[in-house]
Amino acid sequence: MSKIKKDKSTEERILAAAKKIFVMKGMAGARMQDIADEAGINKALLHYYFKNKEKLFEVIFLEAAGKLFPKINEIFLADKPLFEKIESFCAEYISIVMENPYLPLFVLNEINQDPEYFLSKVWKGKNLPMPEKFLAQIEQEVAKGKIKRISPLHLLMNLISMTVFPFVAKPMFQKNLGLDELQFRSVMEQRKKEIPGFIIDAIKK
Amino acid sequence: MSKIKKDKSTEERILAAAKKIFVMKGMAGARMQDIADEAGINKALLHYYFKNKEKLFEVIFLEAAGKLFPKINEIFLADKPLFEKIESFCAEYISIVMENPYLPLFVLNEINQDPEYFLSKVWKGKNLPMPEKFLAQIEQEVAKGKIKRISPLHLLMNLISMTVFPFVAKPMFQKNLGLDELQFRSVMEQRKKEIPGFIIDAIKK
DNA sequence: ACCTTTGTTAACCATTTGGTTAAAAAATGT
DNA sequence: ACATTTTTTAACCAAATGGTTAACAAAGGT
Repeated sequence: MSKIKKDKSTEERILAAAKKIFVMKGMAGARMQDIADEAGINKALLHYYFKNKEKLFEVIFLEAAGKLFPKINEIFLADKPLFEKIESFCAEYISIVMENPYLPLFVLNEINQDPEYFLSKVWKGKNLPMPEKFLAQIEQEVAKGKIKRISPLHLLMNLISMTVFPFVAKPMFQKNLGLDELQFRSVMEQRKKEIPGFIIDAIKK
Repeated sequence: MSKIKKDKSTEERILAAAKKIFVMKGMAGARMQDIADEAGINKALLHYYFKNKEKLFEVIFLEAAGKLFPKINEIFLADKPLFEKIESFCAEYISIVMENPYLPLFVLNEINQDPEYFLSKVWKGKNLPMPEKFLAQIEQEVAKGKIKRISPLHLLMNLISMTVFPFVAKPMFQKNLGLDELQFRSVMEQRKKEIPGFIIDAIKK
């Protein structure tokens, strides 16, 4: 009755190892040998599966970016009331990132170190964010007198900042505020409600 | 009547070059040769002034951290009304960072890659942040009924997130929202007022 | 059984990179 | 002017690192 536990394939092990090492040390700091060791294989085998470091990095980076950006795009395109959008964005985004708390800093840092690479590889024809609709929606709510006169751009920045930044600054916040792993998770869990509540209090009339 | 323009000393040129390269590429990605080239000197001279890469990095990192953390600590210790504190923090912090927009991501990333180093080098007996007073102040305002019942911890996180994150995600926001350098500066200038206004709207009764 | 393809390894290679050496300039003191 | 100290350089070195080679083992097909 126990399921047959198929060993992770070599490729899967490589990808898991590469993700761990790249996210921990960044593209520049990661060593192919470390990745091979982490995967429990020979370095040559690494190159057998992935031509070179760049190619392997690309796979990892694209997968990471693919976890972070679609959700943001969703909030831009969805057809829901503003408050609902804000609530579901916070909850879903925090849930996703909580499983990989170091992804945002990894991705933002690599974007920063080579914005052109990012632009060409991640947004090559694909779903590049279209914030216009979301911004327009906010403006409409303002026009209808449903919420305070607020700049859509700043509201958007506030929302994303409050949701993502605690992960980016995780080690700092933890040291600074004396939170262990469990407490940090708990705080981020609270934020799923806290952030929407905060925003709504700030913009409702 | 024109002031004598003393050439920057070699050491100053090295520090400026090292800052540029380290902030751009990170500790792991920075090359000593690049720093030497940027400073217009020989690589051996670099080692003449700074024993090794680690030591040079330490100087740059500590200077960068020294620009970012004291201001945060100030808000924790200052003896001012809550709303005033929030306003002055946003304005002053944004002013400081606007001159070095890439410092926060640089520092956060290096902290992330070696939290122990950070702890030992930056907060070795020095002014490590003491958020307790600030958190207590918020609680008092709540108790006095001056502001809404809000979690001090989350308020603090919100404040710092909204202030710092736009710099951390600068390239992303710029691409995403189509902001050139000037527009970005202008938006951040607005945020000096926008963030305090947003927070106050959110917590005032 | 035998051949072909796929997976895996140890040893090796070329380049990059942080760091050193020894000697030449430049500055400083007397 | 001369000796001493400080600054700067070209050449060099050893270790690290990404990547390759060639041979070996395993799997799959016939």
